[in-house]
Amino acid sequence: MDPKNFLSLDSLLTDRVRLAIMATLCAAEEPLDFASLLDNLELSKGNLSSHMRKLDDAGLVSIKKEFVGRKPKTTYCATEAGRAELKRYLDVLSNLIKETRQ
Amino acid sequence: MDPKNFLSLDSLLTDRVRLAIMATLCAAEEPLDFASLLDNLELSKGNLSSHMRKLDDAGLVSIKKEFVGRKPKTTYCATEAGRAELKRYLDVLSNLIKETRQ
DNA sequence: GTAAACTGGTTTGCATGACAAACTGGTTTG
DNA sequence: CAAACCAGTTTGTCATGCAAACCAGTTTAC
Repeated sequence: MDPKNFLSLDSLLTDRVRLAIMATLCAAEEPLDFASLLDNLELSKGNLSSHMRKLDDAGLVSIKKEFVGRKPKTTYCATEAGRAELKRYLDVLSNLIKETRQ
Repeated sequence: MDPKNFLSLDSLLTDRVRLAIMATLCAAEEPLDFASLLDNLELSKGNLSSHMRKLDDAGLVSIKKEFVGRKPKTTYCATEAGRAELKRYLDVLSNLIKETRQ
């Protein structure tokens, strides 16, 4: 693969924070809540919140909001589209790495 | 590797354009001039120019300026530090991919 | 010989986006 | 009931990517 093809790749996952979030969510196999993501990844709350919003808008994650006891709780889960997009992105990266390394 | 470690990675190469530039330069094994990079990667001149400046400031590429005939010519070459940085970056990515895929 | 188009870039200004600080809305603790 | 805390969201700021405009010169056309 030519680096040019890599450049033409348009994905939300080109941001490293979002890539890490999706990697974490997909690896987990179970939904993760805000607090878990927060301390797995050590982000600020605002930062995490806005990335999750973008991933949600793009359909890469689903968000469930509920109350546990009296407290609000938000849980995130990678959608099928999200898993597919992560795979696609990692495939492209793998190719770039392979070609670059030869 | 934990995605958190990936997040802590601080590199100029987290930008995909610069990653493509370094991949191209390192793959080439010979210095490339501005025009070559320009049409290998299909960037605008301004965009390429500013990325090259950053890579130069960081010591990842060296820049040679000369006149060929009557025309100015700028040639770029990956430095040892640049090659090392590309390797480091790709290693980290490989790890992330491996762990994420298992 | 001079105007127009091209080469080889650099500088600029703008728009997007990441990020943390500040805020909201509610709950638990003292 | 006030202070501290929890779970996020909204906001403002700052950085960065990017292309348009520019600069300095060269070649081509008339």
